[in-house]
Amino acid sequence: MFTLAEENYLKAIFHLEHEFQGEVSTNAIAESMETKPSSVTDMIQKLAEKKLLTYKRYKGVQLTAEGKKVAANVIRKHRLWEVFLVEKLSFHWDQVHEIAEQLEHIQSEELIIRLDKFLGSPEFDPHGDPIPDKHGVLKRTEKKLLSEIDKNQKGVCVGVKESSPEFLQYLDKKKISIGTKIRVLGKEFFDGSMIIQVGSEQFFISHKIAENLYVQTQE
Amino acid sequence: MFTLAEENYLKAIFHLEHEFQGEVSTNAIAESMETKPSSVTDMIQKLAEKKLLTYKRYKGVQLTAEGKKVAANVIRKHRLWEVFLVEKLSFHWDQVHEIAEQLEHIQSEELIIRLDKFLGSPEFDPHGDPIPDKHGVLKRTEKKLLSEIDKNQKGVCVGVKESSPEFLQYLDKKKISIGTKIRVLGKEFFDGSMIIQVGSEQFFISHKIAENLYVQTQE
DNA sequence: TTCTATTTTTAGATTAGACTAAAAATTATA
DNA sequence: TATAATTTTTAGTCTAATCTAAAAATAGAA
Ligand SMILES: [Mn+2]
Ligand SMILES: [Mn+2]
Ligand SMILES: [Mn+2]
Ligand SMILES: [Mn+2]
Repeated sequence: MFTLAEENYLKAIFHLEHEFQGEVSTNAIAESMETKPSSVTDMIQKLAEKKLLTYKRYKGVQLTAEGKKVAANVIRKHRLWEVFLVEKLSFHWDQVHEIAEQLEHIQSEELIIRLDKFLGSPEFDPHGDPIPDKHGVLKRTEKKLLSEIDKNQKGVCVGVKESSPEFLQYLDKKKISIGTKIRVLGKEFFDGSMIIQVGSEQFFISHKIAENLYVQTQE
Repeated sequence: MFTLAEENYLKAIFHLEHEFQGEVSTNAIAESMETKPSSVTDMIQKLAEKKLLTYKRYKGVQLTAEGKKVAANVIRKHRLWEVFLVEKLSFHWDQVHEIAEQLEHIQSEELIIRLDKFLGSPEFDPHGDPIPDKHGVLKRTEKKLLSEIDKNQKGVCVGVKESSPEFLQYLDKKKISIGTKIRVLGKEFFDGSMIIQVGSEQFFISHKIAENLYVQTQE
């Protein structure tokens, strides 16, 4: 139906629309896809012709309902495959993203219906990200960045914002994974760094770590 | 490592080398890939430069050891994925080829190691075709086409030569699958048609059917 | 062996997707 | 508001993979 490149653009724009609200700029797309702005202009003009997004020169783009549906479906496939890789093939959560980047483009409705059933219709992927349903609807959950919660509050880790191998391996070393309880013992206003408690351990984390961990506070 | 097109050419040539012995002609490749001879010439010149096959103008091609290894690995992936689709996702054997055509190009050594283990290191795919091992070695089994065996002989169905949905659905209708015992009750020399016994049923099959069914005769 | 039919290759064009360099539009600053 | 900086688009080039049409080589028949 759509080419690999088209699917990747739609997916990137979908993520950017959620990250910032409203229109997405050419440069933002180029940066997130590690490509040149001129290449982006080319592609968004093509996607606009196919009515997958709306585009006015110099004004950025916005996905149409159809564009959102296609993007959400690619993301659904990506995350279901990540669950498969971790749950069935025993991959570690830091190893699955690259492979899912390829698997998300396999074209077969029936395959995804069956894969979803085989996995027990999971709602979240191994990084805590919600899996869109077959209509492309993303369940929004209540979650905050660890960096947003205050001293003496606690939360349960429910996801990661960044999911690079480097970051995930850091979390492993610190024994933090989805479901881990975290208490903020101290917070430095100057640089946003924190002292946190994880299990019986207490240690320092930088702002960069805290702003990439999602937690749910239970109050 | 290699592009999708390169992998498909290598796979097609590998199959053709087994079907006919020796060099493979440009036209044979073009026909099997449903493309034009001029496109084939282009690609085989590229593959020759990469030392995946040897090529002399007008003389056809032959895979190098490296070319064979790459091709066998693609076939290994194709067949392992077919086993996955049938054994784990309950697809029917006539539905898996198209999807495996896509999955065979996913690049990840580790994925195939784990998939193989997950499936219990199967030796044959759902159509009875042998799965090359990790070094690209294809186990050759003793098998004949049903059309080659004589009246009153019997055999066990161990594979299909053609695996189009149409043919596989025909076999289903006749209750023939891998492992089914077949006895040849009569054979017409004029057109190669046969009367065969399958279970308690006796029926007529054309030569076209008989020359696409592999059997093992146990004597 | 000479001519003809077939096979294969070359030449040139096309499309998708990327790039660089330069032009145009927008935004920020003085 | 005029000028400078930044963002975005256009113009033109490149590569992979395909095609058509025509030329060249080989194989088959007379
Ligand atoms: Mn991922
Ligand atoms: Mn994920
Ligand atoms: Mn197949
Ligand atoms: Mn098969």
